[in-house]
Amino acid sequence: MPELPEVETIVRSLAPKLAGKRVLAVTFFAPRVMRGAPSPLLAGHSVLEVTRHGKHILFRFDHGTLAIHLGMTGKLLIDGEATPYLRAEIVFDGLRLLFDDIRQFGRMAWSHSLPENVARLGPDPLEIPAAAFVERLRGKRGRVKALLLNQAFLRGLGNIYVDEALHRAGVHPLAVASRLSTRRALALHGVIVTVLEEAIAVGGSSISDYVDSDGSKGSFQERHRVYGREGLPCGVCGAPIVRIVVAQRGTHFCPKCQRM
DNA sequence: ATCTATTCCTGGCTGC
DNA sequence: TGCAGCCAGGAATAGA
Repeated sequence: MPELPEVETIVRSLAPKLAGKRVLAVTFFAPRVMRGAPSPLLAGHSVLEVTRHGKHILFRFDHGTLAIHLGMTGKLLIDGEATPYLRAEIVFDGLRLLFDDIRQFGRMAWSHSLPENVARLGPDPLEIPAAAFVERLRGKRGRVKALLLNQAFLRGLGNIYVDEALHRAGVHPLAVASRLSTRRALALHGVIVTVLEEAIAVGGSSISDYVDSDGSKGSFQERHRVYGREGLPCGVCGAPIVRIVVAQRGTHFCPKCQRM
């Protein structure tokens, strides 16, 4: 499931290959991908740049922006082999970009400026200054896990990295955000940055289908300390990792290291 | 403002 | 071996 580090990895592998390339043709094999919106007219236009915005991949053209969200199982593959799950194809001058997505949670959005669902996202966790993060947290009365998953609060974190960051910060997932001390909030900001940077450095986490645009897997799953480790010993204190459900998401934490 | 439940989807798992 | 039933979950949406 691509979160910020996986999307960053994909963008880094796509950008040098696609920047400046001209689109020859676009085909949608699954109308669902565009969620009913009319298909963008891209043929003849060139990609100016490929960037990441939260978990979205933005293809900027001279006449608008195509935003791609990979959902749970979406992949963007350059010159990959067609599968039964091929949902869209963009043919460029010299190469083909395939959008493959088993579960079809992925989506594309087109806008002559910036798609609305992309424009309304919160700040990037790697860009927001620590003090601004602490200030943003203040007054939020929801559970910290739910808040960090909320893309309008902070864009790019998903279930894996929220669980991993909370463990590193020693913060219980059910803790009320506004009740975190400034010291804890600062610590949380710090570990969010380091866990994301560490994951980006090793190509993200490949726990199910995730691969980058060359089909390469990441290895950060080998460094997960809580995610997917229910019942296994905490690497810090040895207590068994517990799994509960918070905000309809499987939530993994150490009951000893992460107290309320 | 914040919460919960529901919908989308399908491979992979469990249990019989 | 086969098959039914359930699970995972990001985001949009509805309703409390």
